[in-house]
Amino acid sequence: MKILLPDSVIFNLDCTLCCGQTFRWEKRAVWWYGIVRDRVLRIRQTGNQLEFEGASEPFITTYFGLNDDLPRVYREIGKDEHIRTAIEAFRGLRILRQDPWECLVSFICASYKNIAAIRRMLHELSMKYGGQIRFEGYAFHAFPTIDTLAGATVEDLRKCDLGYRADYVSRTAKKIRETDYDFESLKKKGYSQAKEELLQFSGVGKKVADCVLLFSLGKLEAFPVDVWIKRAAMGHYSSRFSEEFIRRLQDEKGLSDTDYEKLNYFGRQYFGSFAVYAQEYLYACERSQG
DNA sequence: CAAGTGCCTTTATC
DNA sequence: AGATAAAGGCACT
Repeated sequence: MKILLPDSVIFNLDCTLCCGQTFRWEKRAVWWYGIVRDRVLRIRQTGNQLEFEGASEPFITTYFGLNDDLPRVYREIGKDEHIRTAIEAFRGLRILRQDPWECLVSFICASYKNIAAIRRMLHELSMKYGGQIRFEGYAFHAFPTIDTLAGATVEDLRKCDLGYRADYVSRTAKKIRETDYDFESLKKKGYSQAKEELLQFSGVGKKVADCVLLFSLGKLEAFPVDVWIKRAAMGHYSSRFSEEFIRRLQDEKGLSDTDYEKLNYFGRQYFGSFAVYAQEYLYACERSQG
C-alpha cells in the first residue's frame, strides 16, 4: 500500500525510528521491519511517499503520529537558535503512538542503560517469550504478552540481561494481570490521572511514566528529563538558570528529584504547549554530537 | 591492559 | 522533604 504525503505533512521515517523512543524496529536494506501485535509490518519512505505492508492506512497514520501539525509545532517551539538548528537537523522526527504494554516494559528496562543495551534486552525477551512469526524467510518475534511475562520466573527474566529490572518487569506484569488493568482506558484519562496510575507499577518513576504517556498514549503534556536533556540545559540553556544550579547539575552524576522538576518546569514554560517535541529534538541533537 | 566511567533511573533508606 | 547509595553488565576510554 502507498500513501503520498502532502507537503504540509513533514515526516522522516529514519529519524523517527532511530531516536530512542522505540527499540525493536530493524532496517534491512531499504525496508524497515517492525512487529505490530502478531504481524510483521514493512515500511519504507521515498521522498513524500510511504510504502508499506502489514497494516492499514489509518493505523500507519496513528502509529507514526502523522496527524501532529509539525509546521505549527516548529513555529511554537522555535524559540532560539539552538532549537532551530536541532529542528533542521532532525526535521520530520515524530512522536510515535506505540503499544502501551511494550512501551511500558521497554522503558522499565531502559533505566540506566544505553540504547544498544536496551535493544539487546528487548530482543532477548522477544526471542525467548514472544511467538515466532515468519516473514520473507526471516524469523521475527512478537513482543511477549502480559500473561507470558507474568508467568516467567525472575531468574529466567534475568537471563535476558535485565539485571535488577527483571523483578520490576515481573511484578508489573503480575499486577496488571491480577487487576486486569486496561491500558486503553488510559488514553481517555487526563495526563495527571494517567501518570498517577502508571506510577503505581514497580520500576516506574516519573521518567519512565512520562515516556509511556508520551510514546504510547499520545499525552504530549509529558516532558521526560534524562541525562541528555540535562546536558542540553547545561550546554545551551545555562543562562536560563542560576550559576549555582548549573554547578550542581555538573557536580552530580544522575538527576535529583528537585532537578528533574526544575528542568521539567523550565522545558514546559519555555517551549510552550508542544514542549515535548522540543525535548525530542534536543535529545536527538545532544546524542548525535553533544 | 586494568580500572574507571557512564548508561533516556528507581527504590530503599536514612 | 530531600539527599544518597545500591542495583547487571557491557562498551568505551
